[in-house]
Amino acid sequence: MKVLIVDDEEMIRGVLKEYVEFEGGTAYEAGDGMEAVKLCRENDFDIILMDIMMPRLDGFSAVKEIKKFKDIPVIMLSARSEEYDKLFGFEIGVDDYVTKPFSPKEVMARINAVLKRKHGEDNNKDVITFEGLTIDMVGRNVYVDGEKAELTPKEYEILFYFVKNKNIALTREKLLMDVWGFDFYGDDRTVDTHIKMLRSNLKQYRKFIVTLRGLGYKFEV
Amino acid sequence: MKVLIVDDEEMIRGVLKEYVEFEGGTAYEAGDGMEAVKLCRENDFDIILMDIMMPRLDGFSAVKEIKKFKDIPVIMLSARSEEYDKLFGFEIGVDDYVTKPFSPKEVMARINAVLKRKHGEDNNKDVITFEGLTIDMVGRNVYVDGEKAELTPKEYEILFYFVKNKNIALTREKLLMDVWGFDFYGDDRTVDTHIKMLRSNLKQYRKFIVTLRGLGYKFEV
DNA sequence: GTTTTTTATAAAAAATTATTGACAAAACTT
DNA sequence: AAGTTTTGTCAATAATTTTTTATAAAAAAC
Repeated sequence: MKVLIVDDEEMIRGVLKEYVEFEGGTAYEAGDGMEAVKLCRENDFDIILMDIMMPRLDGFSAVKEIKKFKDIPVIMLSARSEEYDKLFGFEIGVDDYVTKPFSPKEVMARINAVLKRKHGEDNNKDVITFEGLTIDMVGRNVYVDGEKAELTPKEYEILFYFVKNKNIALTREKLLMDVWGFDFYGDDRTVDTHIKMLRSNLKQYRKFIVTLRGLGYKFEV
Repeated sequence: MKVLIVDDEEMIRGVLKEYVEFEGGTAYEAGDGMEAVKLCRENDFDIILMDIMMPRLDGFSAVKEIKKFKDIPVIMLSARSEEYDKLFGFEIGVDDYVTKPFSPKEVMARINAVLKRKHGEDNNKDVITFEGLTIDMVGRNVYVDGEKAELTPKEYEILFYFVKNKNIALTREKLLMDVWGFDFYGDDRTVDTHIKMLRSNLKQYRKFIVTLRGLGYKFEV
């Protein structure tokens, strides 16, 4: 279990790190949001403990940035206990929230709870539904409002890839690399054409596929 | 297909019931969690549609209680769409989640998707029938509309493997690996040829074997 | 407000994939 | 050992999918 601890107070980082390691995990540290984002680009953490008030880049902004390219569970740490912060935090995809002062034990319990939840979620991922769009990756079926959608192989693969990387910005290059394979030497516009077909097959749920101008696409739910 | 619909609003129960019966199922109703638990003790339902906010006993508590003595697939219906609720729902063994307002068609698609997968679990049966196709895995007999079908050994093996993995997308490689064995170094087209023979022997029930272009085959019922 | 860049769409061309039948090889039967 | 059945290979064909290309539309930049 790799935990990234982001806080500008070294003492707090130290205490949390000690507890994480006591439970058999590995702790990584960042002193501010900027550092946290950088570390997340380079590493795959299982969970992030993120303070809110920090120099250079605050916790909320850092989480927002990280969520653009990776889907990692986040627990916010904060001195402020206002309800407003809490809600705002949940809105950007935060999984839990702890207000300072906290007991390290409490934080550990929450880490375990969040991870367990995420894990259980992954295992149940046979059938996923977003509004009226049902995607069965094992049976290779996609339903649009109960009606079966007939997709071509590439369309299935793109959609499944989108779902597995939902809410993450994907460049055409990344899509080509991961869906087509490293040995594809075709045009970038190929992606566009397949996106067009997929959108038309998803009918009204084409809205989930958003165009990121100058970048690529994102499956946003 | 026996479906238990649990919701305190009679109108919602009515609409869902109508759709379930339209698709050939039987719908049972409960107005709150208490009733639902009671009905589950007395009957064997195939799936439960459970509202969350209800008088007397809420949906989550009801599911928790029911899961203590019976393992039935559950789809939650809820007016609240907060992510937190969703996760909490999955933690107690909920199979899917629909937020109100929903279209009944959408709910039916999810019921079908969940049941197909769950149905695959009662694979320990030795004799199984799909419409007019009866497969006796112990006696090594296959009947097409009562008529005994003479299959070759490989054809039996493929069919049995299909049945044991029904509604699951299977690649040719997986079929070769599991039916032929890891030490088979032949052509991919070999699978196609045997599928051809099996299909022709299954007569009209060849429809159960669907081709997944670019992937392989699936036995879909 | 015009130009440039980027994306969407449609249709044609190219490439891929599944189906099928014919046949050879292997494995049983008698 | 010859005959029979089963299994695996291959290639032609048919069907479908993917990619390219051309053009239109939209967004961003100037």
